Amino acid sequence: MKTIEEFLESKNIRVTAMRLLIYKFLAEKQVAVTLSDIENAFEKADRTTLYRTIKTFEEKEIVHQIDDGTGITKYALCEKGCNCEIETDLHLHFHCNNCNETICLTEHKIPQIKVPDGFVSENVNLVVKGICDKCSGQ
Amino acid sequence: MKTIEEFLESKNIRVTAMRLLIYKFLAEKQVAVTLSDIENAFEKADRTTLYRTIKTFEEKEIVHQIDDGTGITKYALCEKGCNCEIETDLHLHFHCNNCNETICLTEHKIPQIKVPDGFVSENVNLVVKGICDKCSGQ
DNA sequence: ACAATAAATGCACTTCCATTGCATTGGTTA
DNA sequence: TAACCAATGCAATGGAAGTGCATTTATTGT
Repeated sequence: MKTIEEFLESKNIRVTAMRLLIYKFLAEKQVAVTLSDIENAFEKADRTTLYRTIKTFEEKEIVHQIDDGTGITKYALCEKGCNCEIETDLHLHFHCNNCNETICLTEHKIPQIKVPDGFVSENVNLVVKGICDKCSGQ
Repeated sequence: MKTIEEFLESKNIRVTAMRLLIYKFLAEKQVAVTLSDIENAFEKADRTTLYRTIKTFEEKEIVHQIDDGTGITKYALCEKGCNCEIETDLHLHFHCNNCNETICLTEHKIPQIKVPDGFVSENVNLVVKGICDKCSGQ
């Protein structure tokens, strides 16, 4: 079990207080978060720093971006089973129309999609919308 | 073969010069277009009019919205086989990373997606990214 | 045909998110 | 300790989406 510091270093990300905090914040969350979510959680920090931190995490492939159709980009830590680098191996995302949260269904792989002749599929983005387990369980 | 005027009227859309032009523009295009695309095509018209025309078309279900992950909403005419009202019967969209165009693969239905227990799927958005037929055929 | 009414259009403005330039701070290394 | 580079903070910009209101255009009833 690596420490977060060691993990970040192994990904060539310089360890700073801010980055540790943001990483922990993402790790605690079970859902994908927006920049504003992070902003609200760290009111003392500057928007830009949070923005660039997330971008750094994205480049170093420890965070992936999710476009769930709400128009606002969301982010989530890549977890075991999330091979974002391997574009053909993307999992799907679920967006709850009730609580408005978006979660990664890491274990649910996207089925092979057939495209017409001449088309080359490099990457698939699949967002299922509906009611999540918490909201439907009421 | 109905005229466009008759078609619009049958959908309870009042026929105006602007709407006819925009409809024709969409019909000519084989790809999904952004608001800016329309704006560029009709520089004399006001942005708001174009915006609201598209929204009207959307409400009356002759146009559907596509979120292809570029962050910019695109629109396309609903064609034969496009039953946008029936949410479970959505076709998929293909976004070309080369020419940056998004096209509707109307005949390609989205496969049934399994979601975990407790989750209720209401709607599925699937965008495949890659290289389109025109670009790969070089 | 004309007045009354309703819808469509145009203009101005606002909001929200994403992004960038530049100055400053802070940590690393020679 | 000086020099350097990365990280942070501040300010500002840009683009797209959306809204309020005045004006024009079309429709309806008399």
